[in-house]
Amino acid sequence: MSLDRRSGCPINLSLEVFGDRWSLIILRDMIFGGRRHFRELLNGSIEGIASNILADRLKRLMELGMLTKADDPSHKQKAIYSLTEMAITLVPILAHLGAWGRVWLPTSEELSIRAELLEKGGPPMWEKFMDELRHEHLGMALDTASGPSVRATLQAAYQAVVAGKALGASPAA
Amino acid sequence: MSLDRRSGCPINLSLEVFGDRWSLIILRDMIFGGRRHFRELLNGSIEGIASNILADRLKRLMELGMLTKADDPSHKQKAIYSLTEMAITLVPILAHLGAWGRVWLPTSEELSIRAELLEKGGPPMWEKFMDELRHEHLGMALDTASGPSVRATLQAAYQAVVAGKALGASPAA
DNA sequence: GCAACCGATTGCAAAATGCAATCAGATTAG
DNA sequence: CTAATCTGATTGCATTTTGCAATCGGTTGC
Repeated sequence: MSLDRRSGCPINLSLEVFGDRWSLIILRDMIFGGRRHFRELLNGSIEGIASNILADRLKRLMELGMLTKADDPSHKQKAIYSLTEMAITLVPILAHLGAWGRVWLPTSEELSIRAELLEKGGPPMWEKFMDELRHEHLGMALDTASGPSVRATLQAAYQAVVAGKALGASPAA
Repeated sequence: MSLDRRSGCPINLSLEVFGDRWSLIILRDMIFGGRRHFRELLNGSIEGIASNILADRLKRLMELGMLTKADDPSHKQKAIYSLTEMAITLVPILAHLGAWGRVWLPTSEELSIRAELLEKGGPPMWEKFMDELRHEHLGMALDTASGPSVRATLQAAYQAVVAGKALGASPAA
């Protein structure tokens, strides 16, 4: 993945940042999955990224200013990755992307429930989520009234669908 | 570009549709640039796509249901490409993408004025634009009160910036 | 006729990707 | 203390994708 600029068009430049098959997947897992470590990203996501590609993309996203890396205080060789404000502001784009994909593409029910909820929540929910991410990754104070975190809400909905499916699909029990 | 599915996640599936360096650029030029022919897309955009890649992507976008192809009645060997509803509904995503890129990436002023206008216009402007695109590409009747077309508005703003730059940059005239 | 143009296709070198094996250092279990 | 395990990567290699230039057969305007 090169960093050269083909043109100053905003859409083109955005595509040069995450117009590949992995960068946005990594950011998705960090944002919605809460993953912060190399291994979590390597083994955690459904799609199965190769370790060299992951290392390359993490490096690239850091160079682009979307991620920062720090030592994990609890483990000397563990690195912890954090989202920058630049990456956090992708939340509305990811929400739109999920909403579009849910309409037009053959998404699976359990994986699209989160997109559906995020779409229904609209900009207010996105703002709350971004605020939570700023707290989590940038150490900023939370300024919206809390309640359950957006990520927890999305995760609970996902679990509910999975559980429902398991029940419905259980063979004549 | 393969069509295999890594997972049913909406974001992943969306990425598999236009998570490459060219598909969205082509759609951008069709949507905002009004380009309908192979040659227009080949020579028209700033980024300079190779003809084999363009042919491949057009074919792929047709297979995915984002484009249709028809004979141009005026020229027997000319093909005219049309956006489908699936592609037209990308307008909000492109608007968000442009807005994000304008904030975080080194965009050029003349190329980002359109993104700025589209952002300021918000969902109402996007709806009007999508309606115009449906008229243009799907032959549907326009149902919003007209005035100048959104594309014309964006284009005029672009021209104004270019003209302004030419004046400002003219050497001691 | 004939040059210019139409939407592609071909050949080829360079780059990116996927995959498995492996690395050195840090931690943990016995 | 020692061996096994876990950390974030790196290496080598085969496959796929890309970028680039040249070219194709057919169509159009002159």
